[in-house]
Parts: sequence; C-alpha cells; structure tokens
Amino acid sequence: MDAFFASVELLAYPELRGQPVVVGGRRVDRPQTGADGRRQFSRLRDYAGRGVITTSTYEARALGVFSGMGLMKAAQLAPEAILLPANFDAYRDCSRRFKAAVARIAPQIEDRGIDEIYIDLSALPGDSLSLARQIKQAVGDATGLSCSIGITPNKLLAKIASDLDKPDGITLLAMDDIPTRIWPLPARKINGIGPKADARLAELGIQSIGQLAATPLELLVRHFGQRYGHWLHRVAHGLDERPVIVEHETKSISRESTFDRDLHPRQDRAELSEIFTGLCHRVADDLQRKGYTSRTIGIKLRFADFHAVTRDLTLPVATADAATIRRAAGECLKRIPLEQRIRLLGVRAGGLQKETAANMAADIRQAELPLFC
DNA sequence: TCTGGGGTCCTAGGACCC
DNA sequence: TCTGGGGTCCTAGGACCC
Repeated sequence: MDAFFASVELLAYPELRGQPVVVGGRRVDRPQTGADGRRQFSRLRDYAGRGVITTSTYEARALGVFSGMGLMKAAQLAPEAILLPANFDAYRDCSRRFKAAVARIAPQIEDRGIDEIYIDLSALPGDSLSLARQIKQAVGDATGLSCSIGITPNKLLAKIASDLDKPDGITLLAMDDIPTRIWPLPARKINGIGPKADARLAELGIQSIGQLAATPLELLVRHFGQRYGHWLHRVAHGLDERPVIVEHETKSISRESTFDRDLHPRQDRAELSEIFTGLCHRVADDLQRKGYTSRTIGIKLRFADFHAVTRDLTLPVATADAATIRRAAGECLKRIPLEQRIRLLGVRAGGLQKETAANMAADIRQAELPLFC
C-alpha cells in the first residue's frame, strides 16, 4: 500500500490532499472543527515531546521527512506540515479490506504486516500483468487507496520491484533485468540488509547491489560469517527460493510503552509499578482475546542512554492470567540492576500455545494439582 | 528535546540428557 | 580422573522489518 497510514487519513480529511502530512506522535489531538465549520489541524511545529513519524505523504517526503524520524527533527525540516495522530483501528480495518479484496482474486497470500503482502500468482490462469491490474482495481474499489506491485520470479525481487514505481505502479522484472535494474540500486534496498550491515558493507567499499554481486564469496564469508556471507552473495544475484507462506502462527505477544519523561527507579517507583502492572494486564487481555496461553514471560527495559536489556522466565505451566504474568515479570525485573533512569518498559509473552478445548481441560487439571506434584 | 510499538529470526553459551 | 558427540531447552542480545 502506498504511504498507507497517511493515505487512510486523507480519506477522512480530503482537504489535506496535496499537502505535506505526517502521522505519528503521542497524544496528538484529532483535528477540531472550528466555529466556521472548517477543520483545524495541528502543525509539526506545534509539537513538543517524544515520538517518531510513522508515515508521511509523498509531499512530506519531498521535504526530507520520512518514517522513523523523530518528530522534533522533522519539525525543523517541515514546520508547516500537518500532523495527525495514528488511528490504528482505521488502518486495521483498511488492511483487512485490502487483503480480502486481493484474496478474492489471488488466495495464496503471505501476510507481511499491516500494509504489505506477498502474492503467489503462479498457479492462477491469465498473465501476471492483467492479474496485477485486476488486483489494483479491486484494492482501490475496496479501500479507495492505491498500491504498488512488483511482479518477479521471487519474493526478494518482488519487494524491491514493488518500490521502483511508487506510488500506484506495477513493475515487471525478470532475472535478465537484474544487471540493469537491480545492480545499480543501493545494497540497503535488499530486505535483510539493514543499517548495520549496510555500514559494514560500505567499509568494504560496497555500496550497490552490483558491487555486492561482484564481491568474491570468500570475502563476504570472511567478514560476515558462513550463513550471512552466503546469503549476501545469493541475494545480490537475485536468488531467493523462499515460498509464499500462507498460514502463520503467532510466536509472541507484547506491549511496551515509552514514557513522556525518563522515570527514576526509586523516586518514580509507584508510577513505574502502575505502568508495569498495566502492561501485564494488556498482555493478558491480548492473550485471552486471541485464545493463547504463554509459557515464557519476558520484560524489556530501555534506559535513558537508549540501551535496552531483556529478561525472561519460562513457567512450568502456560498462562494467560494477568496476576501470574505480573509475578513472573516481577521476578524478571529483580534480575536487572537499576542504575539509570528508565525510558521504556515492556512485557512480552512468548512460547505461545493455542488455547484449545483440550488444553483448557489440561490447564484446569494442572491448576487442581497440589503444589508438590 | 534525537530515536514508537509490534513483531520475527538468528546466534551463542550453559544446563541437562542420552 | 577425564571426557565424545548428539540433542533440546532456556536465556540474553541484536539485527531487521512494517
């Protein structure tokens, strides 16, 4: 989907079309309707506090404002840009509608988050280009939004290709096109080469995917290890055998919160404790609502200097109970030395088990066992 | 007044078992 | 008194993605 969150907002506020708009921030006011009936929007320059941009319109991107950027920094680049708070319910609704629309045409879909999917077109009748046009039409009808599609022999190339003609584009790309269309691109465009790997490649004088493809395998293995070295070599040549995975089991569920100001472990103990318990309750609610129990409860702390630590604890019996989660999380917390102010607190439930009728009966039997069993 | 929140996957060491 | 080779589970950290 193109500039997904921002595009969903433009459906609600069409008068903003053509303007630089960003979505993000914490506790940003929804637009108010003034006495004259016109909506009043906040501007980036009026924002103070923590938070990042989650999505920006293409007009905002032209001003150098991209997702992930701190709002305060973005405000310096584009003070007049409109700032809207995220409305995840609306995005989830749109997400469901676009995926359902695609599924009616091409059911082999791999979920890649709220605004992205892989589609396996290989078993469908008809040529891929017509299918892609059909899909774009259906997505537009269902949501009023545009998307961009890359049609290629594998997922690696599809991800890159879908980005080549944004917004509202279709890109067809075959293996023969790799030298001309893929090799000139920065290595960072490969899904799986992030900021760290990109920096290390740059140290070796490797900037483009073509340069990566021309680098001897032995050199990559020497610097990046067997596994990642071989992977780099393969992806640089456009090779990727991963299938489109239709079914998916959730592995973990978590909740975390960054505070408006860094909290002191002792002075702000009461406030921290309340937030901590609240996070445990939210995780428990999520588990229950989605029908899971968890065996491994973990916590995450991020300190004022931004470095993060995690601790986890595996329980003898899976749980979705808030008080049990709170106790386990409390045990984890005891294992972290608190020598700094805390910026973020998170609670995670892993080792998930689907709460089937049989499991529920087993849980009850377990709960009834005396403690020493 | 830099740096959100929800995830996945990988690595690596240690415990423990056969 | 020293010690193989395989496996699984648990824990911590980190890179990366949307």
